[in-house]
Amino acid sequence: MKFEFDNNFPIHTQLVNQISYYIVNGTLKPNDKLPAVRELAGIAGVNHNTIQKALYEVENLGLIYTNRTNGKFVTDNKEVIKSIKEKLIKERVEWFLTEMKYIGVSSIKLQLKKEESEEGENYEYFKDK
Amino acid sequence: MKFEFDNNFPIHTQLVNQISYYIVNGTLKPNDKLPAVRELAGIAGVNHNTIQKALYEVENLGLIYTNRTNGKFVTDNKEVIKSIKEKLIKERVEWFLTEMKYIGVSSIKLQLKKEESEEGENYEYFKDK
Amino acid sequence: MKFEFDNNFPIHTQLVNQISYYIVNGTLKPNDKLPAVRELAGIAGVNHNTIQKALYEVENLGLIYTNRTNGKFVTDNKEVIKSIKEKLIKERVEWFLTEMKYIGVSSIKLQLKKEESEEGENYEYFKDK
Amino acid sequence: MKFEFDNNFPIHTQLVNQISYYIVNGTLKPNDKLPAVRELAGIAGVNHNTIQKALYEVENLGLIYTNRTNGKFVTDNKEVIKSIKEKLIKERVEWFLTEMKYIGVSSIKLQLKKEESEEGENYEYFKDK
DNA sequence: GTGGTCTAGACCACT
DNA sequence: GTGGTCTAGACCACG
Repeated sequence: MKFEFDNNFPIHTQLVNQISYYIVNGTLKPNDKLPAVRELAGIAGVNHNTIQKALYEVENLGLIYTNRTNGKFVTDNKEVIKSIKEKLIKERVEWFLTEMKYIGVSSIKLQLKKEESEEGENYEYFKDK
Repeated sequence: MKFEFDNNFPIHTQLVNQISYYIVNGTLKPNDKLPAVRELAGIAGVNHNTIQKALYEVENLGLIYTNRTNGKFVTDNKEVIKSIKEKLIKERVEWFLTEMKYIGVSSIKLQLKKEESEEGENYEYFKDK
Repeated sequence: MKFEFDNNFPIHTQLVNQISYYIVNGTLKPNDKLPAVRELAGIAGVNHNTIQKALYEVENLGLIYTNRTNGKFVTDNKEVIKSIKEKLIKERVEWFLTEMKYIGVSSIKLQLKKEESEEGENYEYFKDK
Repeated sequence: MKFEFDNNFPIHTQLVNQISYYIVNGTLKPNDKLPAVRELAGIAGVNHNTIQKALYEVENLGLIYTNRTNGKFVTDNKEVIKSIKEKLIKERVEWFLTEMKYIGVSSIKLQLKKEESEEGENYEYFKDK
């Protein structure tokens, strides 16, 4: 588990994304215990309050839950994980297509294929002038 | 000409992008005169200092030049416009592919085709596990 | 006997309340023996220290007493039980009316009627602008 | 505008409630500018970060919005304000009725009447054994 | 002057 | 040792 930051954006936002990625891509599995807040702070090289803020938002998303005094855990609700994964993908795909349209790329073929192990169809986007 | 903002990010950055888009997608053509700073401020509904700052950055990119007494104009250097367009596309494509990888989308086929009217090859990306 | 917790508040406080409720509402009657601490811990799914601490507070309230070798029992002092019940009700009614006032509900009629089996008057609250 | 705190609960939670109350009860009206974060901190006698955290949550509720560098304002969406008001009332009414049930108050008549100036029916609760 | 972010460090509650 | 809260103080971006 490691984190990389781009200094142009708030660190806590990037933490929210990167932690979410670890969950939706399966690196962190349902009911896995997250490292302690202060340990994560050490790993990421940031203050524990910054981690706290990020995890608070991840919890609001529904990806993790807090067990008072025991730690924080990945939700065991796979539906939530799946739907957040779709949401993350959708947001980024739409952002990308919108930017491309603005820049003046008129024809885009985009096909995403999910992990073989997962059920469900592929995403397919085709945009022509 | 109009602008849309996401209140969560610096407005001047969004302005730089959106003005650049108008130039690389051909809405503003080489040697076109840009609206006066205060007019742009009105259109965008922001402080004229913010416009000023954004235009300064766009000028640094090489997309516009200032004619002290007459206003600001789109560069007539088509090579610069083209290379900035490529750069904008490249940045966004790379950002997009990186994010998808993190999220756990293993297979992506992406094909971009430029405006018919332009010379130059198409972009093609293919990433598989 | 069962317990439900809201993970956002101290569990031991919630335990004090819920155990008190079982006594004032008659589920646990005077001189009834409480389940052993470790048994309660099992039922509630919490650490036995947490139960211990909660019972200590309930004992301070006067609702239970400890018979060192035999366990903990509900007090047989019905006056104490009654007065604690009144106190619990009063606190909650006042909290409720205060909140409603802040929210801007100007007129509240509230009438509480005790269990038929109990002696004593009813509570009645009437608050108008 | 003033704030009162009960030391048994997190200050920022109480701030969220009290600020929400000021909005739903009409003390702060749609599009009113809130005092600056650091000014509020002074009024409430707490650190500006604590205010920040509270306002962030109030914003998530939809009651206020942030205008970058200009300040924070009450939403002009009266529907949101109204629905949050209902939500706040509902939560508190339900909490109250639940507590009363646990305590063993079998019969409760509760009637809330909204501000005369507002349209809409009254709330009425009647719970009997 | 406005909000936003981050750090360092402290203290508390709970188990 | 876990998370949660709060303070003090600093620095930044924006307009």
